[in-house]
Amino acid sequence: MTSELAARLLQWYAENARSLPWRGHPDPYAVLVSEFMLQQTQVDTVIPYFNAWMERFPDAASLAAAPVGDVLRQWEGLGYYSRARNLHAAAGQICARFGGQVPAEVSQLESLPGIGPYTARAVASIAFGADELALDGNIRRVLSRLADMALPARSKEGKAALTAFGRQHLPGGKAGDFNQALMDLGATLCTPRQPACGRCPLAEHCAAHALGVEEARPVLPPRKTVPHYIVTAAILQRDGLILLAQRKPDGLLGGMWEFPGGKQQPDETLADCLARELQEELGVEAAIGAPFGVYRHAYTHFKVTLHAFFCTLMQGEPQPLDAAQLRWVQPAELRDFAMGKIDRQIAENLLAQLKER
DNA sequence: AATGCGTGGAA
DNA sequence: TTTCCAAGCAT
Repeated sequence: MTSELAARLLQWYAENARSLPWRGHPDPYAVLVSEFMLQQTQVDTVIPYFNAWMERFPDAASLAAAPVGDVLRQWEGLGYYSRARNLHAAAGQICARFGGQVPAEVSQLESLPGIGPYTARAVASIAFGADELALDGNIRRVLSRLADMALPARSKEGKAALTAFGRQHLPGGKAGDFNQALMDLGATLCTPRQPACGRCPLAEHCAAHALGVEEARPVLPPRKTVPHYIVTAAILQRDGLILLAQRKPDGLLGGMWEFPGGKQQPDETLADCLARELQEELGVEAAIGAPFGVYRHAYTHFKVTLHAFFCTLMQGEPQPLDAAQLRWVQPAELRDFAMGKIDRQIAENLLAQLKER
């Protein structure tokens, strides 16, 4: 039994579905890759990464066989790098436990690293036609408005209420389209601010719209103010090679490569900061030379202003005291190492400068 | 349960 | 320029 709400939604989707590279493909691996990339990341950002990824790693076996460094390099720029490590590990388990085929059951999917309640149900419904509601940010927002839910949308009770409401309308055998239709609606019309209710196929069914409180739904927790750190980084050169440090596997930018350095402490000059960091992280004494740019970047939970400097080793051989490993690399090799946004910018500026001379 | 985890686009 | 926040998961 398809509710009138679901029928209208599916009709709208038939006429307005976005054309996306992972849609219309029967390949569950392609759906899985797209869902990993889409976690907390917008469609327009994902599309070029998805296309390049499928070219490079067309199936679970090719991904599982690749070195994790290559996987991170391919993911570079998408952020939340644990997703890349988890997808790589999941591909390994898919080959080892499921004969190279993405499993169809929610419980099997959730047993894979990086797959939680949302991704498991998205893959099960989209790739395998299972009757599952996939509750993501878009669907949470749309359903919160349709039901005018006053509960915090991300609380345990809120999620349970939204799941129950969504399941009431879930059309049997069409859950994949239902989920994707709600997500498209949320991304294009039922947006966080200034939703286009005038063009919404569900406006007549929307309790929040009837009350004019669309923008008050969903109820979200208040944002916290983020700290701002001043950090330094060193470009250490020797015999034409440049020193890179690989971050430890977990935490911020886990497994990514960077120019060594760290946070400035109170009452410390930038030069003092960098000299101290190089002593602590590499066990060396270094002279701090010419500045090489100021870089600003906003992460989710803090902001950074980074000051880069050319440095010269004075005493000691660099040791990976705080890094997973150190490498002296040729300038041309810089592009082979996965880096976060700021360090990639430094590396590219460095290459440009070396090319000039 | 609360927190940490990237980046880019929109307003 | 600043603020918000987007197809979540792990711990």
